[in-house]
Amino acid sequence: MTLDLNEQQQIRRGKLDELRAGGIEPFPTRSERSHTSAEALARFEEIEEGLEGSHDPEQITVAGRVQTLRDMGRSIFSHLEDGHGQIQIYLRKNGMLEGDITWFSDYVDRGDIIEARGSLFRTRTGEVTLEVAHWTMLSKAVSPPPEKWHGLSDVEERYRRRYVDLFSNPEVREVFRTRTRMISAVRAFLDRNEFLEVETPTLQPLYGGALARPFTTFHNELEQTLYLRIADELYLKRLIVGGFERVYEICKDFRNEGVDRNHQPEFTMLEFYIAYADYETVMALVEEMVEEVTLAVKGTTEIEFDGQTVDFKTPWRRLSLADAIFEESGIDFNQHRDQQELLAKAAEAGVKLPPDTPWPKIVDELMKEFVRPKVSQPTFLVDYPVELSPLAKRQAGSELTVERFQPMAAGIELGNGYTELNDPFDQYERFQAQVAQRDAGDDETMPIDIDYVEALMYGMPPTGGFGLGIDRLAMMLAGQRSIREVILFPAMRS
RNA sequence: GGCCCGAUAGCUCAGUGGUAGAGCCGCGGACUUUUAAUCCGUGGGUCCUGGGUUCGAUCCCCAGUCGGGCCA
Repeated sequence: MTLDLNEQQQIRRGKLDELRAGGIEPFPTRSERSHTSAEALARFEEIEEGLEGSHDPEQITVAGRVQTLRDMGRSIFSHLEDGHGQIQIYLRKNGMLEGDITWFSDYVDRGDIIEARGSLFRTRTGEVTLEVAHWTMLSKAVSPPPEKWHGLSDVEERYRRRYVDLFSNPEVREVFRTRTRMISAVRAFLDRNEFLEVETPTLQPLYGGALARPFTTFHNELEQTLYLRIADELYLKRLIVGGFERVYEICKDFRNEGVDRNHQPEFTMLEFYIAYADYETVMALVEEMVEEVTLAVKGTTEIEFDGQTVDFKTPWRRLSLADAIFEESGIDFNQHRDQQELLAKAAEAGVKLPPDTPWPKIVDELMKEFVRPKVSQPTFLVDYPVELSPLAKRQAGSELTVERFQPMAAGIELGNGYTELNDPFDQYERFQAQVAQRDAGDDETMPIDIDYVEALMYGMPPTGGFGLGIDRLAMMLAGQRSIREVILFPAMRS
């Protein structure tokens, strides 16, 4: 690889070389910054009254990226941007130390990172500004930044050069601040509710806990195939067997599947488990958590997403999957337990599926087709067919339905939770049913995890659990319709 | 996997079967309180890649690459 510089880069490179030739290091080791932009502005607001229109008697040093440059020959205005905001600086030929003004106009470009020492004052137009006595180059930018008012807008370039996207598009920085505040609020909620945050394996000898294709890798010394986790569920429940009553983990999961605006191969999941609890307890906690997190991040429980106003205020609606599908499509899947029969019903309702589509998958498709797009306000869809949920416990007295829920809002699935299956023999049979489904052509099934069944044989208390798509919730709270907009470096073909 | 859309200067975008356009940007100049500073002059291109049609293709056709959207 060679570094080919375009015309503008060559000119900046030339300035860099000239600075060095003049004895000025364009990438010095350290900065002498005394104030962030925000601190400088706050300082001036504080002392302004006593100044009676004159300059701050003390000199301070600010630093940042040159965002604007208004060169008027004997005076120059510029805005420096740091991680806390912006501050305007003002250079006046008479006010400068000897030689500095020449250096500035000749060698400073937009995008350079510089620091400036001087005194604060308020300009005629009312902006708090640093009048510069001396400035220093901190890092010469060889590549010019994007246009100043459109920023970088080409989405491909924005994702591939996220650093440029971030420094030139303030609203993008805000999206990721929102995401981080959201995760902090989730942690605060769980920590306060006495959950133990834990770490379980990313590299797993057997994948499980979800229906998805895994990434496969190989450990040379162990001489064994390992999988990147598609979920951490089975490990967290082993910890419940181990005696922890409330555990959670926020981690990356990996699924070797399609990429679209709701899916990325690498995404962030929250899972938590509560011993001596069932899915009712969990739902109550989930709605409380999301309400609190939204309030913490947005200052209100209402958000705008995809043209809808969604209010996360508790309590959320509960709606059984069977009722929801029946209401929207007229199909009662419990009356059509036969695969071909349900397939025909689906076709009648306008949903064409391959003839070998497994029965549980047809139910899932009916939900996605008829129910999900209609769910605007936060809703728990509850009580799923057992075939869709091999790790969930049956409802008392029911052979067909498990205690499972999915929270949805604005047509998006936010997560998945259930009363955990703790009968080792039932669990073993469910795993076997998965194998049978795989043999029948379903390519999204779980392998048998005997070690997990053995863990259950030591006894797991009644437990409720939940998994939340962190990226999905971040999308909603940041008002972004694509998951790529809430992942700093989304997967891209190279 | 199928269909549709896009790719032109560092950035944001126009445009055309016959020497490639604007604004920002850069460079040179004027300007000592500007806010997308202003004014004068000027520079910058593998028009995504490879084939084809044509006297001539950035443009039309075919294939591909990357990105986006819709569908499965």
